Amino acid sequence: MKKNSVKAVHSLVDTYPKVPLTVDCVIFGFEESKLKVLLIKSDLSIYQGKLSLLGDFVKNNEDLDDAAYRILRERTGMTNVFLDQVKVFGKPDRHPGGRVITIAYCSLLNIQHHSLNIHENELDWYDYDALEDMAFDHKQIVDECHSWLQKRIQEHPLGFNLLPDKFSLRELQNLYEAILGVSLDRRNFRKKFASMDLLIDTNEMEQDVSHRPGKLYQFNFTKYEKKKRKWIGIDF
Amino acid sequence: MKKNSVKAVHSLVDTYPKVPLTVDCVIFGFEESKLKVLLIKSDLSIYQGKLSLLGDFVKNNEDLDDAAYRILRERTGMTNVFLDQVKVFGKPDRHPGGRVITIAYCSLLNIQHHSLNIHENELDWYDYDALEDMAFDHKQIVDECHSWLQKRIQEHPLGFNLLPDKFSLRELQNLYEAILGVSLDRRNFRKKFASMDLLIDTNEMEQDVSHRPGKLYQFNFTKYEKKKRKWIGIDF
DNA sequence: CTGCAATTGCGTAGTTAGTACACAAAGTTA
DNA sequence: TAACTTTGTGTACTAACTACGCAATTGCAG
Repeated sequence: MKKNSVKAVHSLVDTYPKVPLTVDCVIFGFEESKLKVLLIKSDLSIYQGKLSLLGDFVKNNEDLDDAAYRILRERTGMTNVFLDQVKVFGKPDRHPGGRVITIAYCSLLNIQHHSLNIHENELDWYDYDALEDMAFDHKQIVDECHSWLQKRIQEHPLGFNLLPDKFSLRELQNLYEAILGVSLDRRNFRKKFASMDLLIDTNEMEQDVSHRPGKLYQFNFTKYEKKKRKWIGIDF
Repeated sequence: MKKNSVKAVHSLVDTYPKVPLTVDCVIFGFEESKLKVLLIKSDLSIYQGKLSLLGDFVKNNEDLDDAAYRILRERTGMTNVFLDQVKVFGKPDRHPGGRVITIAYCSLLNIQHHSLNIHENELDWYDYDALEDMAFDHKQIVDECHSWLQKRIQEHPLGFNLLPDKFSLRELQNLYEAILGVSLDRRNFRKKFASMDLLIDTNEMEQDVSHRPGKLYQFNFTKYEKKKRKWIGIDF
């Protein structure tokens, strides 16, 4: 096979099929003990009334991660957020307008930190458990991101990104139960987090609860970052 | 925002930037106690002498997974193989011929089962540990797939796909040590696999070794599939 | 055919992580 | 002040992982 010059490579690349590329963001939040996803109503008439992920085309010279952060920023104003590439979806018929490849990114954010511009296509938080029949293959994408999240949250204490700054152990447990879809033993759950040693006792108590109030904690992000480096060293 | 008809969606999609899309296959093998990767010499003169992954453009109406299997089949003849999507790489300047997005797929295969057509661009197995300075961003892709493999092999006993049908526990341990880059306690390693109960004792012994020969085992694939279903139930 | 080198095969004790489970104290509400 | 809800805590059992040493088998060199 002959070697190709840069110019020849350019023209070679030009002859290959090209496809439009999008990024879709699956943004999980947590409120009222329920796992939520940030969605809009679809633009497309054939998907009238159906829910759709926040997505957009990737620009010509835009890095993929940058595109995901841009979309998140444009829609929510949020900038300091984890955002992870989860999977590519590329079935030839997944988009009614022709072939479009999409890259799913997943993110967790604290609902309290963000006020949404609700007027844009009914952008809002929707219960994950109640989702059905979304536009495109978006239900499948959300489900794959949910599985990814279930796995992820057992390896890293990512849940804190979904909670308010100060939270009770009850809220933390509710979050884990909502994401994992199981119920957990309260004493063992508390013991486990106590042994991780990543919570700071604020010496404050819950307010406005109609029962014995619990202590409020904060997540020790700096300690977590240190531990994470160790874990990665041991190939986590 | 107005709703769009299907026709309007088509023309909308048509206005968005398009990019060529490739699949690159990172195919790991194992031989002589070393982890190997299947690579070719790059076609491109600017990458003269450098190693490159097996890759190709995705066809117009080809599913992404199908493209990966096609490439693997075309290059190695192999069909019954695990093949997993690992990650998308899309930096705007990663390809000298212009923007090209690539999807990395990872696969493990048994070197003994395949004879290679060595003449095509020096297609061959190369030591993973000795790799450096590959074409494009392929070194980064291989490294990400290697991390993926390290993680994966601790969750599922995938290693068997890299070994001959019959293997000694020593070979199995060498494989794990090569992939994980650590040394393991021989007794604990054996105990662990014994407790998994996935090995079949063939009652044969190693031949041609210059020391006490070990027993040869086979992997119990059907039992593994059953177990896997259970694990998945418990959300593994 | 003997001794050396390499490697197999095996078991126990200690530690750590996870699970199951019950009761008293704090606050709210009627 | 009684009933209700929820917090906060400890122990015993089990499962998984770690560290570690010795006798037996084979090939090979002298």
